[in-house]
Amino acid sequence: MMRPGVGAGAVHRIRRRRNGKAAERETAIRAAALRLFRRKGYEGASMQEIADAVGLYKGSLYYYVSSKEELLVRLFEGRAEQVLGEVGAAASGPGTARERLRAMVRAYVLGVLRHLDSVHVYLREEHSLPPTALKQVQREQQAMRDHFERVILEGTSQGDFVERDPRLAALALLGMCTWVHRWYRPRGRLTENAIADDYGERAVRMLGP
Amino acid sequence: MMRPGVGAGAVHRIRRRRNGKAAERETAIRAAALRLFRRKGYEGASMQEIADAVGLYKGSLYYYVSSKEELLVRLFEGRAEQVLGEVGAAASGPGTARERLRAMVRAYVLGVLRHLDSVHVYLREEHSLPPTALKQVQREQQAMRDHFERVILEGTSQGDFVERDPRLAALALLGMCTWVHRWYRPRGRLTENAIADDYGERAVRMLGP
DNA sequence: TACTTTCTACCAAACGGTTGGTCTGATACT
DNA sequence: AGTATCAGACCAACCGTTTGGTAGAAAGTA
Repeated sequence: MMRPGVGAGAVHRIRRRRNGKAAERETAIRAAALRLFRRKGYEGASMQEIADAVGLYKGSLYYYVSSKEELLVRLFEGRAEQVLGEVGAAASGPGTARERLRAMVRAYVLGVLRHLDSVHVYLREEHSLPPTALKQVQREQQAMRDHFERVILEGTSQGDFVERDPRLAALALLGMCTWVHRWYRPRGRLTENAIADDYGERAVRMLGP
Repeated sequence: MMRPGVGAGAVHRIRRRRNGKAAERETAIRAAALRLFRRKGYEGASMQEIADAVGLYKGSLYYYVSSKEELLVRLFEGRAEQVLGEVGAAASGPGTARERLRAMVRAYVLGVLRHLDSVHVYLREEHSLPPTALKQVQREQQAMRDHFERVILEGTSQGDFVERDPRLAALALLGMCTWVHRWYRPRGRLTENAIADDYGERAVRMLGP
């Protein structure tokens, strides 16, 4: 693939953010890309298919997006920060460590369940990201792990939990929670809230004395 | 892409299994493919790269493999069955439900840790598999879940566990265990056995009274 | 043993197709 | 006049795959 210099291809810098119609199209393109990237993978989906999905010619796509890679990167913007914020708030909120952990797990699981497509692509396409975007993703994941680790550590020193290895506990917890994206089906047996509540309970049970 | 009929492309059916040299090459090709599929994804890795990795022209690859897709499918042959067998044995073995579950988790986690590349590709490239291979994968995953669900159910009725939703418990457990493939680094802080033991303990704690 | 045939493993090149990306000139609507 | 898009040609790069050929080992034959 041609990899033009840093600023190249940015002829479209003209884009004004004020116009509402253009912003609509842009989100439609992102939505279509997200759906296709989930179903066929980033490499497996073509710009042609994305264009078809939004009813544009593929050339017209480049009026909104400067490259396929940029499109992928933009899909992640802000998504993780949101959940990270909610989990962080729960971690720093009031209540015992046990209560806070429960709230954190709830927030995290709900975050996963409410953005299934994003989570799928986020987790599968790490290796398609340019280095800087990849670093960002890794920072976010580390921040999430740190939140959990900290609360687990607090809970241990306060007697809420009995835990020899808070780091490992955080990883186990995050695995359990993240994995819901692989089996959850909307309109299935369990609602999002039911799963989130159950997992919160399960988490404190795994750590509790 | 041209999708020839079922048996097409099998011109190489001549291949005799006796020759040791050819078998060596074949495993080398599979190993290279596995490594590349993990690093760049199935669609992202090219036959050219695989050929380069084993020191062949990409055309020569087709002396050993009838298509890229077949190469992917063959990578999975037998892998899951092995772990499935070990977990099944632990599930049907002697001991209390608590002891058996511990052994199952241990076996499963070790299976994941010892085949990191396979697990990565196995989990990421589901959507690249042809329908029959996909069905096989789904059957295997269901069988694994059933093993856990059954032992959890037994343990609950015998008082070993307190669990309202064995199905959900199995999914939570499997998520926790499967996820180790995302963070484990060989020669890291923890050995494979340490992780497997810890997770076994964690599992019975999550379910136990 | 010497000669011939067959088969294996691979080369080297080409094939048809698709890809991401660019460009152009026209055009409808605001 | 500016924005958003059409319609389509075009490109170099790369894709998975096929083909025809061939060096050399193996096997068969004398």
